[in-house]
Amino acid sequence: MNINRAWEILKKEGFKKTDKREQILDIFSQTTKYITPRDILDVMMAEHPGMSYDTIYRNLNTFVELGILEETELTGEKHFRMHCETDHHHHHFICTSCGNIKEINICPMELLHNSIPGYQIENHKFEIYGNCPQCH
Amino acid sequence: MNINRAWEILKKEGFKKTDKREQILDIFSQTTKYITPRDILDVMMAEHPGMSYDTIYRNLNTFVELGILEETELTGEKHFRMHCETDHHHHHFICTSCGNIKEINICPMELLHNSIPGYQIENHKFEIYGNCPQCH
DNA sequence: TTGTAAATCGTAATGATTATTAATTAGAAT
DNA sequence: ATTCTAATTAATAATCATTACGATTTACAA
Repeated sequence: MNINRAWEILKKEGFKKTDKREQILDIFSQTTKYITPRDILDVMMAEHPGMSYDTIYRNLNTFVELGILEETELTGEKHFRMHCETDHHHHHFICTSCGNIKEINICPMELLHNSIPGYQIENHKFEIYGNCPQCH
Repeated sequence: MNINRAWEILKKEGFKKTDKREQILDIFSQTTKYITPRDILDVMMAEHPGMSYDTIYRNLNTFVELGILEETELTGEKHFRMHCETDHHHHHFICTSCGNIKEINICPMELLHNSIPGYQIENHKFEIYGNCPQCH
């Protein structure tokens, strides 16, 4: 997902173009890592000392709802990253050292679907953690 | 995991037998669901009105470290259940209505191991959410 | 340019979890 | 059985992430 696409979505849904949103999207466009609301606050505080947590959380939640960002929980904290542009379903390897992710194009659900009849599957989580080639 | 086995482990590791631990283990032995620290507090408050949150969290963490309980994060909250007795590696279907779990004996990691060379896999999470046959 | 709903700020509230200290208790030693 | 000691607990309070709120500001459409 690039910034232009994100603004297309926001505009279509009637959200306004604010400098805070611009900066948040800018931060996400410059990294492939999962980052925390606090990470974002730290960066934004440099330019806007009176930055509010509320603004960050509110926008992150909006972005997730609109499919602009992806969200996951790592060690009890919310982490966010740009939603992958690839349209095919996939999962992530997440490096616990540097936070970088790698797409995994294997989804175990295909195997699974027929093995638990009577169970209504709504969603699933498949994440692999460890160290990427750069981190060991 | 049954209560006797849990006490074996606790004794072996030098932990004392207290009525609070007994009651916590008792609660877990009576359900197959993932439950929260608050769930436990509510039950225990009935018998011990001066029950402390600290006692629950401390013991839950101890139990997880000793392999007596399993832990997962559901919607931003910690949930616990008895550690499965089956010695083979497996995953869980978790019913988002009643909290019951079903063991899934398919692990996608076998497929995956060779597909991301250079990546050092430390652990993984594979959970399926939805409604069990009783809940739809 | 103006009106208005949306967005933000500043701060406070909430909720989950962890920490602290004094009092209590389990289990070993006497 | 009694005493001793370290483990455990109770009763807070502190911390951390997240959400909520009222007042002010701002984007943008008319």
